Amino acid sequence: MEDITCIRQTTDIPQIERCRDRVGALDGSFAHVANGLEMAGNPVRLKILFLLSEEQGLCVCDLSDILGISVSAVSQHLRKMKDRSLIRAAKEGQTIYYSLSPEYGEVLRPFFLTVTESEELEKV
Amino acid sequence: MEDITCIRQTTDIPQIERCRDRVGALDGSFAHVANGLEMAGNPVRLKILFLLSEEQGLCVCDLSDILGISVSAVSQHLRKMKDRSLIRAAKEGQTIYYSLSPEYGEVLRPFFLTVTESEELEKV
DNA sequence: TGCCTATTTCAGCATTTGCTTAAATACTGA
DNA sequence: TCAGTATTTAAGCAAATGCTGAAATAGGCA
Repeated sequence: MEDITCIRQTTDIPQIERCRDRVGALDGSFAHVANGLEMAGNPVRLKILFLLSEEQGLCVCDLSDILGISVSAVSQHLRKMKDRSLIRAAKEGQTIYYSLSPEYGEVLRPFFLTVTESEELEKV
Repeated sequence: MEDITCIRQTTDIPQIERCRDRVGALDGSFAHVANGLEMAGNPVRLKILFLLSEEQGLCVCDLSDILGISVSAVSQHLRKMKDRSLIRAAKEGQTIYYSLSPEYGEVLRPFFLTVTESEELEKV
């Protein structure tokens, strides 16, 4: 147990210790959730996730054309998201089609709604 | 309008152009939402947001003690989140207490639930 | 006034990120 | 088999991130 350096008179020591224990116990869980959120926290990846939620049958090459960045860059983003199981790959002939994994689709829906809401606002 | 480099026979050109227009029109909105998600995508900041959602009356110094990083590091995280209005500051005497802004509290609730769910799992 | 205390800002750093180009894989179909 | 296509991986680089320790700022209180 480390020292408490916060020495103001009103410091609530039990509160600090309680919080420290609680956050410490959930440490792995925070890392896991943050890891997922980090993926959606990049504008390019957020666009990819959004596109996969709206369209079927998009491959690396399509996404590269849509987003205006290299195929390689898209592939690297897709790999990260696949590793963290935000998306899935399905091979069909030579091309690999990506799709949003259902659980993340559910979690991300409110954020996609926020994005599209601005469509209305921008019309004004 | 840039060229389409995806030249496989089955490429759905109208789909690509439609997506490009759609994503292009919402570009600023994606940037904004990603900007917020990026904040919660860092484990230290996610912990701070979680703590602010569960506890009242936490200052920089408390958070530093709880998380085991320097006051300076916490302050820099808080500033980022305040700039993006995820959190609010309220001065009381000499100390500044931080709190989660209500709208983000709402948005983040499901993620906090995911974090605390692991408490149950780890008991097994 | 002047000393504390709480907090922020600055400077510097090691690490990570995201991109590009080029090379490597993997697979298809003539 | 082999040329062509789709995709991934590797190497390298500029920029961003997150931390530390020190200095600066701001305000409270004797």
